[in-house]
Amino acid sequence: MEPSIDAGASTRRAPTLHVRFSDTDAIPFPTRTVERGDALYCAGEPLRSLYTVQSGCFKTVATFPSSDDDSAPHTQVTGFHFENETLGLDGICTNRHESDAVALEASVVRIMPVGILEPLCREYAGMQHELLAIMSAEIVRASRLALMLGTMPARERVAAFLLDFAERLDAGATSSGGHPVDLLLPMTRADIGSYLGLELETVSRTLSKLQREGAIGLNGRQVRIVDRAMLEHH
Amino acid sequence: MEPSIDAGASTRRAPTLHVRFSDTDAIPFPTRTVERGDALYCAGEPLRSLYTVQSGCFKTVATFPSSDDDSAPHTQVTGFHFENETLGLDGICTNRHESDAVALEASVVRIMPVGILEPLCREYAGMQHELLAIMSAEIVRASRLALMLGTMPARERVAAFLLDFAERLDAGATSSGGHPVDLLLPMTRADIGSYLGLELETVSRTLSKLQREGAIGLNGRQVRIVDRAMLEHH
DNA sequence: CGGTGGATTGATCACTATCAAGTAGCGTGG
DNA sequence: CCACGCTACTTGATAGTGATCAATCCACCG
Repeated sequence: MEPSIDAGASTRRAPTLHVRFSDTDAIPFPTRTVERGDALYCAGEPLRSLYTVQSGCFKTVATFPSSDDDSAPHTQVTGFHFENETLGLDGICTNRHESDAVALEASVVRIMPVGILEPLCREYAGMQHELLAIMSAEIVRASRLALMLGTMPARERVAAFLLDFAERLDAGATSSGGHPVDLLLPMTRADIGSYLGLELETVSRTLSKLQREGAIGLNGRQVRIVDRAMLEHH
Repeated sequence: MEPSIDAGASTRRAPTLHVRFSDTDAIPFPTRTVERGDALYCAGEPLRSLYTVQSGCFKTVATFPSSDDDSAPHTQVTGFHFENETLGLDGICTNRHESDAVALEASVVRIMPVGILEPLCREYAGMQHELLAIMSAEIVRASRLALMLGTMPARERVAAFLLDFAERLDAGATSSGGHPVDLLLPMTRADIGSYLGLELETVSRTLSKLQREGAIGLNGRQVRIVDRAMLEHH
């Protein structure tokens, strides 16, 4: 009954947490393909299902009506979601999606209808606990994003973003030892900036500076992490 | 089985959502009193229970190790929690509390051990759904905080904070019509600033400016919302 | 009655937004 | 095949917002 005590040891290090859902692997949920740039769902739509990314990558975009009615509403990328991460959790409270989910590349998701998921969780304690844990991790992830936006300067935000990204893709490979890690960012500078609360020019400038200092290699969306310590400290 | 469709209509307006848990009212969970300034729990402690505020007010404080080892770690108030709101949800994923919860005034909480709560939710569909909804609302709340920190200037952040605060206390009274609303802020300017990603001087300056413009009345921690429209727009 | 923590206000500075220009990659269509 | 237009990215110059440093005031309390 008691969940394993050390469950958090490996997940607490990252600036943002993964959100995974392994127990449902055995269940033959249907899948859906989403083309690059298309929305998996949009804010305001009734919540029918949760989705787990099987392949590809999504961004979730939150919109908030501007205090000034006539001007553009506030909008921000609130997360990037890769393989095995679960989407749609923010919609359970209102029974409607609270954000848009847009594919950054051609992607496939597993569809888990909420009407099926909840009874399943009532039957299987492990699955219930895992769903709760996933939602809790999403709370922590969002809180850490807020912390980042509230306390860190641009350079640290970009560095943290790169490290988090590397760590999430790394999951399984050499997590820390191997020095050079190559990333291929699926999102634009504007997406990164929106996520980090920065303008795209600031993101670009900061990346260039990190390159000049030798912390990373940079070629458009290809990023090589050369000196991890340089990103972590200083 | 299907939760009510319009559940979100009334909760989607606010910059931050309440987190309540009504189904457990009937169950005689024990309570605990926490003095002003004392911690209900601290980050890293094993998660034993969730807590619902019965009276009083808490702040939750998240800490993140600074990228620079020798300098102070990043720390931020990630939420304020009033009556009927639930604390500790961020700890489920790691089985340890991810933040500190500190009482802003003498407070009483209801203690709900997780080892009891999860089986209960497996038995009662309504309770399970409500727990999921509460956690989902917390995700939305944290995401909106991130959105606020990422996109809004100081003035809007402070205005949104005041409006949210008023709305949460108002719950039940005249929600929108009544013009003058009096608030007594339980937290310091530093707390507000930490929550909003601003320095305490900026919070103070912004409040003073809102007073000069006639949007609010101000006397230390007493705030009177004079012109709600002025806070909402412009 | 001094002391302490909280709040206000002022002066200055740094960081990042903004505006602007120019480059590079890429798919489309002449 | 190349010209075109589009989007993404980079880099520079300038301005603005909020941080920082500092002084003062105030209320509460031992």
